[in-house]
Amino acid sequence: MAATTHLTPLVHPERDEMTVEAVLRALADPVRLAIVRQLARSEAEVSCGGLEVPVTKSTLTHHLGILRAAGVIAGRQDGTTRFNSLRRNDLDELFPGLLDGVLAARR
Amino acid sequence: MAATTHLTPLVHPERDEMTVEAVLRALADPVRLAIVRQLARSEAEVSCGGLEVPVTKSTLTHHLGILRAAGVIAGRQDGTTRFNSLRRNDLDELFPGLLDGVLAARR
DNA sequence: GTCGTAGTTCGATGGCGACCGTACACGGCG
DNA sequence: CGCCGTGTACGGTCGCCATCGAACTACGAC
Repeated sequence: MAATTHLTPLVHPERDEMTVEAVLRALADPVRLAIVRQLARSEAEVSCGGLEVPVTKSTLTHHLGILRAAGVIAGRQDGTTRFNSLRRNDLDELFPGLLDGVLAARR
Repeated sequence: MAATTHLTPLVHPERDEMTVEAVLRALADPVRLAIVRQLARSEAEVSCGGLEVPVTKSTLTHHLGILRAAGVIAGRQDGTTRFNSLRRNDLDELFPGLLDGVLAARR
């Protein structure tokens, strides 16, 4: 009983639960910004291992959690791999131009 | 000689010295976000004392310094009062849509 | 000159968050 | 079954930053 899978149920905020503050705080870190840029570049989903970041796996998990909690990315579980994607639609709806402005920045 | 005025010469970054990271970090604080919103609302310049923020003067100085160093605001000295304004043009040029997206957020 | 007002600078403190290593839970494959 | 490979959870450390109070400078008015 209780299907012992205590893998976090992977909860994401609804649109109206997202705040610009949380999004800005999520984007205001070089590692997380790199993650967002990679997700934006490759239009498809990217597994955690497919992300190139200069931190260990546990730290990566930490960053992905923050991005997910802010509503910046969505995660989908498939077997043992977790696929991540940008929540472009929701971000553009709530904060039109914000994501594009960030991505437009020269590296 | 040396015109003893050691009031900080109020240096601002040029456009090509501004980074999206610094801007995001500057915006990712509730107090600073409130400052930016107030500057955006009142199209004119606002003195430090005219800003409504829930912190002491010294902390306000600290926040204005960060916003200025990131290139988000400009400061102009006039007597003992310091007038602040949003660098809309520069921000829109470098990160088109970013500022508008932030300001579009529901409070 | 003497206030009062506007804002900065300095030093100290407290809390949050980025980071790591280790241990653990799953799922797939032999 | 045992073993990898993927990723999470936990505990701990360390550094940065938001915050404050107090002392200070600068300007204007009286």
